[in-house]
Amino acid sequence: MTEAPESRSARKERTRRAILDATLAAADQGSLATVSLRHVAGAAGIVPTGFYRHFASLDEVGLALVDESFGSLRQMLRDVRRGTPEIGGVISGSVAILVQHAHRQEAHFRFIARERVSGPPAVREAIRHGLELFERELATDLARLPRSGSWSTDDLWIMAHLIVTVMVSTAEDVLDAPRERPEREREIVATAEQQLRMIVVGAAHWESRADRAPDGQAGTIR
Amino acid sequence: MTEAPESRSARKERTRRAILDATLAAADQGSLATVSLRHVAGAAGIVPTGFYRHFASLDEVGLALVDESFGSLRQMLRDVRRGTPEIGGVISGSVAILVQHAHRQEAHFRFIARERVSGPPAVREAIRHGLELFERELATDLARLPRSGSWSTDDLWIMAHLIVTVMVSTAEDVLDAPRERPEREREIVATAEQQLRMIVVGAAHWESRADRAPDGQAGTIR
DNA sequence: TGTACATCAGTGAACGCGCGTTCACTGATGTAC
DNA sequence: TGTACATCAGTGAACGCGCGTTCACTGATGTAC
Repeated sequence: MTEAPESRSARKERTRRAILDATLAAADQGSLATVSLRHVAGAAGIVPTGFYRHFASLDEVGLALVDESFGSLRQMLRDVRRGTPEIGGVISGSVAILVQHAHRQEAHFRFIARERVSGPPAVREAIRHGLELFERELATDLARLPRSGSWSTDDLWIMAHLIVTVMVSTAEDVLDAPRERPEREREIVATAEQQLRMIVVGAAHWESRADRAPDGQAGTIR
Repeated sequence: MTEAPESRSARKERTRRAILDATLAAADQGSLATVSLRHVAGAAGIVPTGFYRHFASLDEVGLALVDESFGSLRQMLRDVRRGTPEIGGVISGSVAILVQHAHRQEAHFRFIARERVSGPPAVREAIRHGLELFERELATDLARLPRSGSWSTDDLWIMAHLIVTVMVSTAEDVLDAPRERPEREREIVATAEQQLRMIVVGAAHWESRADRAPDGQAGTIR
């Protein structure tokens, strides 16, 4: 057996990965703000001072984790796009994909949900920006739906925003559900589907409503 | 001028209040998990060990703050109930009341939004429970609306859940909006109103939809 | 291929600091008689 | 009203601990010739 001689850069990359993984795991007990550099270094198999060869601070690690997490989310959107195109199927299919991704990328989803509201300012801002791009992508996808003709650009934005809000909330609920009660997850999924159906029904009847935007504010939205 | 001699219990209550206020303020830079007992004691004007005369831990202070915060929320619901009863007015009126309360009880709202996802387990659980009671109250109120006849109990629950999700998200957005751009808040308010209108329109056309719950899962929800 | 030098990931000692919690205490307020 | 005692909110010294960051270093890997 010959030991493959690992290059210096490969070894460095491996340590970097270990720091990212250790930070993600440590943040999951508590939050990024309660993670200590010394603990992360220890878990990554280096001495505390070695940390600085890779990142200037834990906030920087947080930003790298945000990038990774949104990679997962974009992959999810691609999976949804490949799903069936009729409305009813789109909803339950999309929720199923969301739940599946939430489980597979559990740590990343938890990280985003948590640090979105409690993270260091730079991390929060990065997540805010990432979700905005995500909403924009979703709005573009909604515009391609068969019934989308009657929706204005503002309506599409507002729908996308509402749908992302429901998605985030659903992912939080799924990951908070006790493992020993799998029927709880089925309830959450059913609730999310019904909520999305309500939204879609509302959007479908949107243009025909007599009392729509009676105050004429529609143009000022977003 | 005669100095009013403050009773021992009154002085104790005053210190307790100072601890609660200091913890709320300190948690707002960061989160409850990053607040230190020594800092809180200092800000409350007592020595660190004095803290233990009032609470066994900062988590206990957190639970007391959750109770206070939900007091604010219930007051808000009462204000909404006193508003005008027609649908269009209910929506913009309710959003206005939400925004007004978010500003007046800014620290409490921020606390709930943040600790809901990142707080210590006991605090998160208390908030989860409080929001559930709040949803129940809201579902009861929805059942009293003029058009509510066509909604099942499950539908009411799901609507209430969706509305609370939108409310929480709107409150977060309002409190995150930069102070120097007041028009941003008007956008958020308009978006929230449109989202609620979409939900209400969806609910109004709910029963008449041909494709409603085609998989027959409605009975298993919640 | 061999040698001399440069690079740089990881080391280890040291620093000053704020942390939560313990303990025995003080002295003003409250109460029983 | 006056006295003797109990209560208890707040004190202050002390503890051991983990923290982030500095600094000069080591020694294996990489590179130039």
